[in-house]
Amino acid sequence: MVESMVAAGSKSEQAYAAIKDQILQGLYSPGYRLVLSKIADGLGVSVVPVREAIRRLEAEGLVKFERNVGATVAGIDPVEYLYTMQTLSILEGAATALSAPLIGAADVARARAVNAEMRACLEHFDPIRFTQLNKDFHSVLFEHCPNPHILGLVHQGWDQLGSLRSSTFRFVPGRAHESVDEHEALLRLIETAAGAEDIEKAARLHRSATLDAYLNQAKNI
Amino acid sequence: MVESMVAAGSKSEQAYAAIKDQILQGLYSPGYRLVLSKIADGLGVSVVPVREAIRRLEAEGLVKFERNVGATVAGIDPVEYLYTMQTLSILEGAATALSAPLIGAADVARARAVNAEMRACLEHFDPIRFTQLNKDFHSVLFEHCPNPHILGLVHQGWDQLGSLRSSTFRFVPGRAHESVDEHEALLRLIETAAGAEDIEKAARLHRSATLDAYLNQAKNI
DNA sequence: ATACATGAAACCGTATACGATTGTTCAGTG
DNA sequence: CACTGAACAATCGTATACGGTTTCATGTAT
Repeated sequence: MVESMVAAGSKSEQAYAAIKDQILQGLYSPGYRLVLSKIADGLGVSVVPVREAIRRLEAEGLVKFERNVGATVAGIDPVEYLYTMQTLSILEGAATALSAPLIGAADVARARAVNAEMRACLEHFDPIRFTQLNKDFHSVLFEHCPNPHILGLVHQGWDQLGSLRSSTFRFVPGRAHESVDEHEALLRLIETAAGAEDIEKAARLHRSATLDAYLNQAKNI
Repeated sequence: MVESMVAAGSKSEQAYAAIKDQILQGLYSPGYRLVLSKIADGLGVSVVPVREAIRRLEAEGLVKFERNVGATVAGIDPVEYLYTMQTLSILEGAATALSAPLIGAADVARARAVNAEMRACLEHFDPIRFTQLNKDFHSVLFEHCPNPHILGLVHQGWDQLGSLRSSTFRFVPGRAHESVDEHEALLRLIETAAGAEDIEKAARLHRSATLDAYLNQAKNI
């Protein structure tokens, strides 16, 4: 029982957790230069564990690393956005379908409450808050996925998208309305224990539609 | 133009490539203890870059790492096998469907040739060779996938499965026959430019069927 | 004979140090 | 004034060194 009880195991894990946390919180914005020695000083460790942490974050796609140059917080250009959203549509669709049989009435109620907040949010539209709620909503749906590989990949995808503090909805506010409606439809499917195939398709299309909305918007500029 | 022209950039990358290669070739079998200092000596570098390489391989699921104990080549227990196969069924199905429109007649011919070899292989059944051909066949189908994220995940999945030098077919030889037939059906779908949905479903089911065959086999023991 | 304590050996984790690479600034020249 | 090139600063990459943890073997007590 050490007084401070850092609890985190190795220093590289501490560093990993600390940096990841700061990136996900948006304290470092995309493109921010992650200088190893600075981070090491900030955490009170040497650079070696920091390097390991950075490489792990790189593998997760949260950090971009360039040899002999350094690490930067991974932004997300339109092309990457497309790839990530498409991948996520597939994985999250599957995760939601696999998760569906394990979603209880309480979960559905919770999701519905979140969706109600989202609907309320539509009036004085706040893209950041809406995006956060959107994530909360979907988390309820896929979090019970019994396959940890798939679940992990879904989390990874969301984290990568997280660098956009406010998602597509900022650029395509109209999509927000549809999204809320589709959420309710998705909940109905789950409540009525619809077939896995239907749920998967609905969940996937829900996300693809957001992507398409973005692409159309981008095209018209 | 250095005489040796190692070509590989940093030593950690060299180490990464070397270790990965040896694992995929099966020189290290699952459970093999990867001692950092030994590997470092073997490659003529220090342990620091080797650590980085190992951590990268860990992130890819090829190596299991235990704190203060060390790294071992990741085996694959039945549960992991299930997870990996399920994930791969989803991702490879999608990759194949996305790839389909880009698959030319030459590719189809190549795939068909491989499948012919597989069929020939059925007589004097050699599970290892059959498994290798199976990978070759599917590679042709998904390699054109335009989404690098999905493609990367598919590769990763195959690599993880690679520790089983011979796959399910060893345990369920009957599955090999069906598999070859399904391959031909898949090629027909691609040739006739069937809908993406149909191709995806066929590719996914093809893999799920292999998994199911394995599960039934395991149950009956 | 079994269980437990003790010690040593193997190995991992991290700090420090130094060489290597990159990007930048500033003087010199056309 | 624009451009080239060389010195400089910042930062990365890796080797080495040492302290800490785990594991295993040995010996002792019950």
